[in-house]
Amino acid sequence: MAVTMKEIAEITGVSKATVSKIINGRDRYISEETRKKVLGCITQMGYVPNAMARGLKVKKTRMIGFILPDISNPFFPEIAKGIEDKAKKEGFGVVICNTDDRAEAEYQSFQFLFAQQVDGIIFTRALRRANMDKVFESGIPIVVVDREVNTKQLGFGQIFIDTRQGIKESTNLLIQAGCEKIAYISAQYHSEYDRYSGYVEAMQEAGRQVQAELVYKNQYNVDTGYEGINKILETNKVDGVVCGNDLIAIGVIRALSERGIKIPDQVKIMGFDDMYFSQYMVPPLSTIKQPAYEMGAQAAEMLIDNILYQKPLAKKKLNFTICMRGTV
Amino acid sequence: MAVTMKEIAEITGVSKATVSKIINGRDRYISEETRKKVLGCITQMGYVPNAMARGLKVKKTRMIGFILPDISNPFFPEIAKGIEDKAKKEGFGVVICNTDDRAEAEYQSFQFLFAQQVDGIIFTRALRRANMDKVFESGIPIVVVDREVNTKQLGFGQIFIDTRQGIKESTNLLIQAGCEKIAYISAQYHSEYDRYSGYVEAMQEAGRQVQAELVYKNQYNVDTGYEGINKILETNKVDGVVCGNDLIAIGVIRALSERGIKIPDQVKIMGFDDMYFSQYMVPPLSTIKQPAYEMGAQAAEMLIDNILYQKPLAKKKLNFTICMRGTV
DNA sequence: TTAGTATAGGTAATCGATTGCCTATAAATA
DNA sequence: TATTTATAGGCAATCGATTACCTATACTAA
Repeated sequence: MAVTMKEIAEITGVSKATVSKIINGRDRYISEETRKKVLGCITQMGYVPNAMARGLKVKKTRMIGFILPDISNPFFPEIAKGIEDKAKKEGFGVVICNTDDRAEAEYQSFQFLFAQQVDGIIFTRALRRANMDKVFESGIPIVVVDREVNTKQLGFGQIFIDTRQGIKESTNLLIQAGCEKIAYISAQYHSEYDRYSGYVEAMQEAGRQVQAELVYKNQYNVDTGYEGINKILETNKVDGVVCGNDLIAIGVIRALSERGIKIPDQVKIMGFDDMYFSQYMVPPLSTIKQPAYEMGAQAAEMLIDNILYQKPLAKKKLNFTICMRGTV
Repeated sequence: MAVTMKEIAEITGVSKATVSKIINGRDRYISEETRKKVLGCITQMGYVPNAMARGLKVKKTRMIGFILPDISNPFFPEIAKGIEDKAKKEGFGVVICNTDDRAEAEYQSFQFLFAQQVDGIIFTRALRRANMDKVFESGIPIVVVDREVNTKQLGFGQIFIDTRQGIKESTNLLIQAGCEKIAYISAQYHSEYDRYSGYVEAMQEAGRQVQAELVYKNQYNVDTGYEGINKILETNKVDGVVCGNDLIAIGVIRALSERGIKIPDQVKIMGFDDMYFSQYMVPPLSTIKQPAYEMGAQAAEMLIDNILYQKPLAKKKLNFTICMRGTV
């Protein structure tokens, strides 16, 4: 169906080799005349080289994969944008795989990306250690974004922020603001561990006790915030809420406003991530900003530098920022 | 680097053909013994068939492309999710290309997807007619999502809602709610035309005049809403705002709340799209809901049915829903 | 006994682009 | 004039999987 290199060669009366050389800029020994003729034919026929055939031969596809847990959580598209922008600049395409936070889908995504022979993979939210080792053995460069992975396994890169410290400061901010009963609402994934320990540490260092009934964990979405705070308020009073991400905070704000509870006067709220419209919430959300776009961009840069120039993959820590706005 | 079919064949002492047949289920004339042996070797070696080699030979890649204008607008990830879910069910992968609403990037995305030999493409936000024709000539099945494309060109599918009617009803709702001075804030893309005419029609049918100084168009994002309403309020008073999408509405709400203007008492606001957390805004946003997930799912279904069973691509109109919440 | 057929699996061409190596001419140098 | 060398471009193997077609054996039916 599509035009092939062979056809271009036949029409212009040269060999496939010549066409290939022209396309790939190995045209040192190609006359200007043939070059023009071939290039003209290519645009005229709308010829686009078959990336599969090329990939098969040169074993480089100029594609990188990005595995994310939930594309409807705006934090991840922001990372994706960072990745895409960087990738596009280097002539790489990005294949995005959504896993819905299911380990099985994560595994399938890897299989799929391997099959597609992507040159590298960026992924967020780690599998359990066991599965990860298997994946890292594949030899394909991998950069993990969004959390520190504790594994001896080397040979993969990391872009992360200290989420434990982030949540710790978030909690401290609430403590300093005078909150007495501070709830914690978040998700329950593997990646949650760091966050929760930040909360626990902050509480303990302030001499507070962590009360199980003030903790609710489900998923990183709005519903969790909404359900969580309602559940907690059934049996408890709170005057501060540490949220595992901004979506949860939105749910909390919604539930509180339905109950006529004033924010931040009666209850103070800290989010996490800083989705780009969190600042536009009413009241604007106080949160810990993860530099999502930057994380994506740096991950892509590290990965592509490794693919193209064998620069080693590294561990790179980016800083979070505290954004105090209207909810604390 | 990666294990190949040839290696599997050598290890198990059969031919490549046999391995291939087993993988693809053409194992009618394969003994249970060999089948087990080969399958065992495959899992043990972690063999994943090279999708490029297969794609090159069978001219089917089981990949579809999705071109979207702005991945950080939550409306599109929602569509993407609908596409992905459907696609995954049928064993298709999805390549997402973000264009930042730049026509050039849109064109490049098509080129890229052609090169990748995707089996079909779903895209939102149309190029100008001229460029589209070129693309449709490629022979690859295409489904356009999100707006009606007026072109004689056949052979591509459409999933759309009547955005003109949607905005018209949105405007009428404001008129019925007693608004006298109704502003319109939206984007200025090609795809905007329908929306704006909905506003104009509603105004005219109600005997109102469209005042240019109450109209602001820039982009479908929060900033546009924020800037737009502030600009308008410099010289005018308004008591109703029709927004081109929910992000714009969020920006408007923010700006108004900064000015201490009460919503909906002093100004009423209608959004458009219904992003999944719009209902959680404070006050919850009244909006016209586009069934984003459903649009994605149906687009993918139509496309895959065409790819797999040559079912013709059709024009399909989905219905919007009016969601009256707290801003009108 | 022999032709026919079901079973099991192998051979080799093919998909489209790349690339090391070869040929042929022209120009430069000895 | 003879020999390099630069220029221009072609040949054919190759990447990994698929598949039409072929071979060989075992079993059936006539």
